[in-house]
Amino acid sequence: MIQTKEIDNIKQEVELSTEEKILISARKVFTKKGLTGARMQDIADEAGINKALLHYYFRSKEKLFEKIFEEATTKMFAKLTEFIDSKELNLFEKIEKMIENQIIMSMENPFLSAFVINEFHQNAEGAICQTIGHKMSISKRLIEQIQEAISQGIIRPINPLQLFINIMSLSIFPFVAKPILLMNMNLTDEQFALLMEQRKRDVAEFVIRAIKI
Amino acid sequence: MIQTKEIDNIKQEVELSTEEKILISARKVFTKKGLTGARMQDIADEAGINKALLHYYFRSKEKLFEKIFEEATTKMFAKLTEFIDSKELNLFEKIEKMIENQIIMSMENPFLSAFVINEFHQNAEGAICQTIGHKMSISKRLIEQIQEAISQGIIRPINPLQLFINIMSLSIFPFVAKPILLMNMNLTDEQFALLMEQRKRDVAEFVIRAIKI
DNA sequence: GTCTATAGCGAGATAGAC
DNA sequence: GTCTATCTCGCTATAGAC
Repeated sequence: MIQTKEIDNIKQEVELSTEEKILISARKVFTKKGLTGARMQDIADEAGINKALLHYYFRSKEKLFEKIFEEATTKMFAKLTEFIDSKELNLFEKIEKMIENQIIMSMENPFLSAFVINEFHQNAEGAICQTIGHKMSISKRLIEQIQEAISQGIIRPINPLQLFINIMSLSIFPFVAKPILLMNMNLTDEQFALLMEQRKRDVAEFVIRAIKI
Repeated sequence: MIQTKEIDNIKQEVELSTEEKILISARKVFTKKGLTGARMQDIADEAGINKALLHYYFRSKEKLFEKIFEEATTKMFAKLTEFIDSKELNLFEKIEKMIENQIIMSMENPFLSAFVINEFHQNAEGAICQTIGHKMSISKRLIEQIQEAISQGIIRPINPLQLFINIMSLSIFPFVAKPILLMNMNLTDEQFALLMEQRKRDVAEFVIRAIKI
């Protein structure tokens, strides 16, 4: 629709197209403040451009939000789904990869999980969540793999759904609840980062100890 | 300031004072939609009264929100803090109680955790969060208890903060991410409730297996 | 205390010059 | 494509009758 790619390639790499600048700013503002909390003015200021340009490129706040939200859900679950569906990894390897990947993703995108979870929470029946929700679903493959491991006596009996929920909880929650945890434990941002670094290894071990026979 | 208590006591118990009706409605609307998403009109409609009355009783949206938010954080952590600080419970009992209590609390107040977490997330530096944040903090008592258990060889070495985060994650996250989990696993509300019922027992066992020597 | 009517302002969206 | 100026509407908040 708007072809700025060609022009940009001629310019210096540091020069971003206006559309890119808007998307970057919108990502920042929407993930931090949510749909209802964000102002178009905030996004324009952040991008160093005028409010009217936002409408020129994306018609409405809703449309811009949809774009950012879809992007966010995709980013949140893309790699995870890969690992969940993998046919090469055994159960323990898969658990390790899921946890490690999810924690790394959250460290790189600190507000992403909280943003997605909150928008789903406030708008679960809304059209946006409905369409996006169908893009992801826990694979039968993982469930079967857990059931196999149980019947083979590799892990103790456990409801596969519970195990899945546990893995997700341990990986994602600390980032979602970060502001409360920081206050609660009286930590600095740096100390928190170190804790999360440690979790990449510790959580997998924790889970595997809990289920291994 | 406004003395309606006396009048209410004379009326039938089913008759609520206007102030109570407002608080009940405000709780429902704010916890579902958040500060920025909620409208005073929504709250008035929910209470079956006029918008102007909200301002008569609580001056402003901010003031009403503060009241609801403070209430919410208190409710979320009140009992938990009791258990954490308890001197009668041994470590395993304490873990069981913390998890069970937190899950029961979330089942009774499905939107509470997500609400509190989200408002902290969007307004962590704000005045409201600052003042409320200081009301709760992880007790040294629990940390020491974990360290003792480690040096006594009752549980394997683990960073006490990580263990605390794990307990909170496993108890709270499922409710915060409920809309996504429902969609992801294709569950009904009833099936979800059963899963959470099961978690009251399973999660404590999961944690204890992970740390017990 | 409770209502109706309305002031006042902020935010999304558009018109039109350049 | 980008800007300034402006329209329009919805929401918080208040004034004032009852």
